[in-house]
Amino acid sequence: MRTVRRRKASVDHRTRVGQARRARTQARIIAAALRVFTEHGPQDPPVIDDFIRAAGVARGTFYNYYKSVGELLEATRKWLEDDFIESIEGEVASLDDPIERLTTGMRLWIRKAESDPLWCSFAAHAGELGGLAKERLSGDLRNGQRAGQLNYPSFDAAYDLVVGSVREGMRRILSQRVRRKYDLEIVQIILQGLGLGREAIARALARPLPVMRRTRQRIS
Amino acid sequence: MRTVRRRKASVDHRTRVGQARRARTQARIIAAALRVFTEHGPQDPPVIDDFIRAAGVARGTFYNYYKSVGELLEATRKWLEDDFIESIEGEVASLDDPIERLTTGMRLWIRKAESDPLWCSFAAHAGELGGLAKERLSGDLRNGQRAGQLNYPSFDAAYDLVVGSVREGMRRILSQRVRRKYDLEIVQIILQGLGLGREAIARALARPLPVMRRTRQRIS
Amino acid sequence: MRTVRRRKASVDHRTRVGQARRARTQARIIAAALRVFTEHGPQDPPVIDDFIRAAGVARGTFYNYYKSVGELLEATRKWLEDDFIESIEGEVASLDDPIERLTTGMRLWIRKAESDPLWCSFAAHAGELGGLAKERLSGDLRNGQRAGQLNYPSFDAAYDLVVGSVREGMRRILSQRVRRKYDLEIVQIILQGLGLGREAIARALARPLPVMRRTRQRIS
Amino acid sequence: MRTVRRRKASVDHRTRVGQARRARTQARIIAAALRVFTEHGPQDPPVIDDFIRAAGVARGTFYNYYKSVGELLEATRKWLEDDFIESIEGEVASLDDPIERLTTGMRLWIRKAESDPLWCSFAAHAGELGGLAKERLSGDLRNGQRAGQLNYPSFDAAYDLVVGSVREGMRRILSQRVRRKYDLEIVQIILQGLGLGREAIARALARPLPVMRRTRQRIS
DNA sequence: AATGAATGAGGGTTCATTCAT
DNA sequence: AATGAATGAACCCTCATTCAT
Repeated sequence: MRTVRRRKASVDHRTRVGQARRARTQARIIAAALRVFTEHGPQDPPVIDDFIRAAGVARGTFYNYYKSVGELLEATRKWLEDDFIESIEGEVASLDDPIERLTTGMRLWIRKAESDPLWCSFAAHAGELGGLAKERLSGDLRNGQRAGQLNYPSFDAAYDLVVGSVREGMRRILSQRVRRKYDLEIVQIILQGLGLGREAIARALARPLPVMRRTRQRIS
Repeated sequence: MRTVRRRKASVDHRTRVGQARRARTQARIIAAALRVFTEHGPQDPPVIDDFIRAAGVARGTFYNYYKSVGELLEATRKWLEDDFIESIEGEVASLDDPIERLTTGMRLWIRKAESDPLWCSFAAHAGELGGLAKERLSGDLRNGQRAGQLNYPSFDAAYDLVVGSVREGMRRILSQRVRRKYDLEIVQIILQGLGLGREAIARALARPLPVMRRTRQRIS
Repeated sequence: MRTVRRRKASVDHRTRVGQARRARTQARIIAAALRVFTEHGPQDPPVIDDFIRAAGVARGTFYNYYKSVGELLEATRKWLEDDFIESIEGEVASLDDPIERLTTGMRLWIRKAESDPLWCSFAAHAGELGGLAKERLSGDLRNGQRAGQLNYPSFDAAYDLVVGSVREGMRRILSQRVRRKYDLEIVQIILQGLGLGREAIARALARPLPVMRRTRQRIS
Repeated sequence: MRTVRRRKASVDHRTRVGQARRARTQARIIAAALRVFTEHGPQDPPVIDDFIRAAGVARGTFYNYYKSVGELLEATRKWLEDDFIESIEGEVASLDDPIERLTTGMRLWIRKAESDPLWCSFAAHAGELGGLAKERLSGDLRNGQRAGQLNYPSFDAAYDLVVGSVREGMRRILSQRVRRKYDLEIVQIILQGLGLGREAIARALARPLPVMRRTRQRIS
């Protein structure tokens, strides 16, 4: 009886230790990947060797976690997105007015891009908007239209205007320093495009922006 | 004397024949490159072998013209851009009013993207707007503002709104069929964003679009 | 505690096994390189493919050890030189008289060239004399002159006479069988050139040559 | 009759013109080859493209004259050797005494090497001594021995001593500037090696060296 | 779970050679 | 005889992937 119990405990312990180790190794790889991806332009894509050297693990270890660079890229992207969404959720969730939500969301997004070049580079090159963000943006656009605040010719055009302008803004941020009020300017022009009235725009932009807590402390 | 003359003539002839052959080969390579680039996504970049097989030339011949895939890509892009600019120049050059110029240019651009997926794919993935297009767009934006027709918070924001929205439109076109009036919608929302008055927008969009002559017959 | 100890032991074991394997592979490559270099004249230089086929390793494996044929050549040369120097060291180190040292060294060198064509081919084509050999030769020449035994117009001329004549001797050995006493003849004429007296030459040549133990058993 | 004669004359004329042209083209290629070979180390061997660019002829033209770089190298070597031999022939041919001939020949050779680095580089890397030079050297060595002036243990050893020491001297000249009297020193030590008496050596070295006329004007 | 030596397919590049004009 | 575009064999090198320990 005692033997069994001991063995069981020891198995549990081994399992727990193994899982912890696994998590730690994975975190090291992702953290290294963040650095590596930053240091490589699109014309000079990183190779697996770069990751294992940066993470200090063996070749084989890499394959225990990811099958390819693409998979690691995806994991890294997801990690970054989750990280950001998590941190913005709290601020926006409490707001009801779609205009307020839109304004706050876009400004935080641009600010994030300005303050975190690595994040910006990832987000700017993503193929499509992540699921959650797309959902929220769509909802806000439709609600704004329904409430008579917004006025645009078609949903697709409105969506493309918002996503395209913000993405172009991120490209600009990647290639040059932008002036301090750039976030306000780009948001203002987008709101104009969406057909929001002049005074409503002024009111929306006058609202102070909540400060975001710092993120990405877990792994660096 | 006759000998000399004959020799000279023969040399000229050789030169002319050689140049013609050279031009033909280059055209074949570019034409093949257009096809090859279309058939490859960004995750599956074409290799030199693809081009020489498509063009039906030898490995070494490729290197007689281009040093790398990148160089060929650049040449192809330039060829396409030149081709389009050439064909649109005539229509837009005759217009004075910046609003008219903007509207016509953007609609032709979107239409081109709709009718020529290959062209769209190239233009959508280009790093930056080509020199000529950038110049014209900037001029029109500034003139429109100066004439009191447009009203935007900053030049950069306006530029990003136009380029970003159109680019996003091209992405959409690449991934799905768009409804017939999409060009009007996206242009309308952009004009709203630039602060053009409601009636001026209506007038601009009512103007009929000049038909463009077909292009790219030289090499395909 | 036991787990830790076991893991550590296993890590050590892995390391040891890996290093042993590495050493073995490297030895195989060098051994193969010796054969390959012999079979190729300077007009028909070997390519990497020759080495990997001879060594029975994969293309990539070669690059894990050497970046180019030149690097491998250097490594092979060094290996051979070290091997020879090691084996001759014992015999010459015990001698004090510079004339004896010179005579013994040169005769052993020529004998080695006669008995080991591969070695001869490497040594004959080396750009310059290896560091150690150069050092010893220079010392002996200067000491002989200082002691009044040798008499030559300049150190450079003496050095060139020795190195040049021996090298030419190696070329001859490579291209034809030489008669048995060739080592004595070439050494005699060199000593004459260095200005050593007739009787001293006779005495030096009369001394029996120590037998050298066989070498290069490690890798072939 | 007249017609025939005229035609014949014209054929002759064409033939003559053709031959002259051929000779001119060949001279251009060799002249260019000299330059090209100089500019390339042994680790970076020249390719046919280098020659045709330097000579300003077409690819095909090269093949009308030489089948490979090796053949061109041989032709160039021969041209240089002929050039030198031609220029030294006059001086040495008039001498009867083998010691004088040897001394003069070797000194002129070393001087040539010092004053013409390109020539030196070719001669130093030649596989074997050219036919004519070998013949003369052999004759002089044998005659000197027969006349009781020289005293060496074997012909082969003597030959190797001379050729090897001079070759080593050329290597030294290629890699560093040598002092002014180097030609005298190397010749002195060689004569010592060949067993020539002290005073005879002094006499031989005291003789003034004939000045050589400049060469290689035809093609550069 | 971690290691890292070995692998070899896959792609890049050069350059001697041919041949129609 | 001269031209030079086209050719493709022969090399070079990288790097994702496997696997015994």
